[in-house]
Amino acid sequence: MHLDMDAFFASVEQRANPALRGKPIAVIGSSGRTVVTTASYEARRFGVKTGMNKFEARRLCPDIIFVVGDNAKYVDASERVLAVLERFSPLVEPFSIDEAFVDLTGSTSLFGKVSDIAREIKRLIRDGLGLTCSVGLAPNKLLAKLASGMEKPDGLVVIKPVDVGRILEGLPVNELCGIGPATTEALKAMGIATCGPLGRADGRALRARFGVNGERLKLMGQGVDGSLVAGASGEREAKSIGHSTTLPRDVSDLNELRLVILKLSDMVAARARRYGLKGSRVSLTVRYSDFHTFSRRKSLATATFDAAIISAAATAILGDMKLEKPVRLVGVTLSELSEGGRQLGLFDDAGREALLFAMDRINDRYGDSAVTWGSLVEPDTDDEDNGVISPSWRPKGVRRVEF
DNA sequence: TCTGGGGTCCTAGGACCC
DNA sequence: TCTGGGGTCCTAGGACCC
Repeated sequence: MHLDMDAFFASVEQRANPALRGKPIAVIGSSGRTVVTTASYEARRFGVKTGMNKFEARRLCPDIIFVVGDNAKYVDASERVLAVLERFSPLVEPFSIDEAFVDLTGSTSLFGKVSDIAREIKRLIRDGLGLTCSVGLAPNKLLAKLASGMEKPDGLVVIKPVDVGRILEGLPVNELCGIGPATTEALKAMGIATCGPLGRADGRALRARFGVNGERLKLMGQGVDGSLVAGASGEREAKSIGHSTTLPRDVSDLNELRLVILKLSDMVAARARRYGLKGSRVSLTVRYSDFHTFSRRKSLATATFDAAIISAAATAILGDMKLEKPVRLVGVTLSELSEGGRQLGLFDDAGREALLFAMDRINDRYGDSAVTWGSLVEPDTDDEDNGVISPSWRPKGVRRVEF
């Protein structure tokens, strides 16, 4: 089963505030250059879509109501949804904050037919949370994901093995999860636009063009997918921790960029400590005013969760770059993660780490910037950091993040 | 007042080692 | 008398997902 919440953030806001119900609304971030994170179905009717900027959304739908997103509300709702799913199977794999796969293979002896289970889950979510969702049931994840999107909102679609061929034959390839714009174009150049022909395509030709992925593409065209629902036993470790921000205005001044990098590094480091992880690779991402985006990475001799070290590495990368245009976005990512915990390695500085954890405790208790780095305490850099969480953020599955 | 933010996975090429 | 063949590690960048 694949379950996908309907217009999740927007629906949560409409549930929380009756004045928004039945109205075209869009959940956005707080910064000036924000975009629509989720539009309610009322707004979608006007053509408002995720990723659109406010002006475009307003142009399409003059009566649209913008709501600045509230992460805590979505995290709470997401955890409640997952709790419902976990009543029916131990194998629940969060795919994003508003989607999950559930393996119901072993659930039928306890709970009956899968379609009945799906209906019960939808009922529990509706009654318990006041939210609707769309559910797909199928022999594998690829098809379940496809099915959940076929009758949105409030849908329940079953794809039986016998129907797979008929459903896929004329289906555009980009409807499958995993085939995006670039692959769609490349397939089109080979004369393949729909799944039927993809499933019958020459395996060698696909392999020549797409490498090992070519084999998978052919199988996808046939509706074959052997991947398993990860579930609790296969809980995945986080691979990277990153933050990025689009600046309120484009910036060329290096000192200004260094401050932003320190702030981002601080957020990254704090999160790493909370997860009990250290990372030994630092990446800096830069987006120019013309949207050209690139990144540079640097490996560290030892893994760290210290904002000062992460920031120093990212700043060194910045120093090596020859910036050609004003900068629109900067991002800092920590990867090559390993268990860091509070156990000290041979070369770790115990005093320093105690200080960092003490800062965390103070900030946990008194608010996020109760103690911070001196260079960040300037009148023009204390802006709130309350951008809307990404729908891809995982409440579980990777590791828990508290807000 | 055009175009967010957080991720994963894969590939390709160069450095380096034996 | 042109210049092997493995392997690993590292970096850059792209495709894709929500």
